[in-house]
Amino acid sequence: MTHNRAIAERFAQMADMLEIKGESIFRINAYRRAARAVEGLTEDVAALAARGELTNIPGIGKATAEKIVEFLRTGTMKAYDELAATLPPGLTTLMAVPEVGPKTALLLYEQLGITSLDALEAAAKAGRLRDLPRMGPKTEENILRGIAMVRRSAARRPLGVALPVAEALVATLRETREVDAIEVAGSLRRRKETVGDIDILVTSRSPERVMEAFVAAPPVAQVLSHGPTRSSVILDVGLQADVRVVEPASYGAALQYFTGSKEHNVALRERAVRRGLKLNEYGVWRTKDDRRIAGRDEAGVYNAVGLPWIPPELREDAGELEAAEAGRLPTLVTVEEIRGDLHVHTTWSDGASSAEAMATAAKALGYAYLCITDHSQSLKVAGGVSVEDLRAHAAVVRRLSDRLGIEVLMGTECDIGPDGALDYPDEVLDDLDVVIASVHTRFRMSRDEMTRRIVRALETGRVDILGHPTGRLLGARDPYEVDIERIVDAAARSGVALEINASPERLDLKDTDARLARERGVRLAVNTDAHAAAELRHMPLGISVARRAWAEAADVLNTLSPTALRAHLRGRRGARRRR
DNA sequence: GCCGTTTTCGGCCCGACTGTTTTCAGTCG
Repeated sequence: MTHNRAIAERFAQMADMLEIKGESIFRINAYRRAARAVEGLTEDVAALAARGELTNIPGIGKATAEKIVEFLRTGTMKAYDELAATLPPGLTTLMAVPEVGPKTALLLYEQLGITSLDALEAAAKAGRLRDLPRMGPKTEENILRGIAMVRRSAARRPLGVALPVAEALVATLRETREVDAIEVAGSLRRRKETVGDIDILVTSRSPERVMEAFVAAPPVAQVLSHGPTRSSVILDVGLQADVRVVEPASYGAALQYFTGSKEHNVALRERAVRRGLKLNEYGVWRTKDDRRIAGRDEAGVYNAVGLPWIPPELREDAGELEAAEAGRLPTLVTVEEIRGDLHVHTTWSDGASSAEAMATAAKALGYAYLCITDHSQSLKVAGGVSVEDLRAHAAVVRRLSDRLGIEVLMGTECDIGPDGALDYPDEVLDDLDVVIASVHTRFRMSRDEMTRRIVRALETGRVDILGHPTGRLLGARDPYEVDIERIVDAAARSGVALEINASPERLDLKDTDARLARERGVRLAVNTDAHAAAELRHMPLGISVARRAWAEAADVLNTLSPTALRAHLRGRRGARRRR
């Protein structure tokens, strides 16, 4: 997938540059669409190019396909370079500031020679923007605020931070009793791994009351706008939150509209137009007589354009409309279908709760099983367990099952050494129910070395699950360099499940990689990696990722019943012994 | 620049808000 990003980035940049130059909006949108198409691919664009299938990708035509081929062959894109040469470098970065679009960016450059955020900030602070046409003190202030927001790490927050904040806000609003229907919309409803703001949609007979309750809610740090049907605030965690009140007759259409994604909505509206319909946030209308035929509920909106309701997690214009049309939408896995957690830590390594406390908490969640997987011997910083202690713990664990009425399995989160070797002898691993293998050291290997290291571990035949496969920490540590396609293929060959680690800091694998794995027949395991009993509750975050990867229950290892899971694990060990 | 069961030419999603105007351009979602 190495080229996809670079090519998508160039197309997106070209769109911005063409927009500044006042090109046709349709040509600009074509580049934007091409950028998204390449970015959203689940395989390396080079493979598609080699098969001559580039123009099969919706949004890629003759011209963009040629540019892709050129880039793959030469590492450059002449059209991009020539276009960039006609504009001062840095100009497109101004467009990242809210309220600065192509027209304003060009104006800022032509009138004041501004091509960087720093220069823009200096000019705004000096009051030099207000004299430009169509600008005043208000705009200047907004631009300064916008620059601050851009600098605040693009202001996106991990799903695990935003979701509880949004849920608390919804609970607060519900208490006003003026609220009829209320739901979170936006990227949060689609469960994207990070969200830029919180969108909440409400129907109410007294909208003003709802708005007053909203702007006065405890987590509100600053009120940006406060109108009768719409208000925006900044919350103490730095996230923006918007609440909109709509008529009940439009609630479904508004929910659909504000859930997005933008790309999904554009595709859906194009579909509506082809059917002689018009779709907006108020409903679905027949073009010929302007009569509304749907809008009250979301399913009705989709039905009106001839589709079944599409789960929010799939709404990325990544094939879901075609699948819906063909009646092949997946039945997405739900958290209720999860029968147990296969990756948790205890006080035996770096966890905060005992094995018994973890098992008790797992039982309270309704799980049928829990697997204890403390760190292996060489990971001293996390209290790695010696072989001797591991055997003693196993004996304790086996007695827990009978006593607590939940099946407690014994496993390990076994370190993968720099050379790909596992951190316990084979016979020790063979005595465990579940072996998770993970990388915790030496992150900065070359891409090829890291890939071979992990593939080698998978090929030992003693690994059941590859833990947090890319090692990323959301907003804190980038994934290590690794060729995820080769890992997926190795996992497919050796029957290893790839983990979706539900820890709010990780969400690793990410959605698109998990989808790739699933499409190649690799099973996913959704685990919390809980280091305390309360963290077992992170499971829904991991399920969100699985759903965004189009996973059904059958794709997820820990939806298996205890019997089926045991049979699966025994089968793997049996195959090994027969070799 | 892309695309096609109305089309290989002529379309391409749509409305609200803001700040600046004095009727609307620009931006956003």
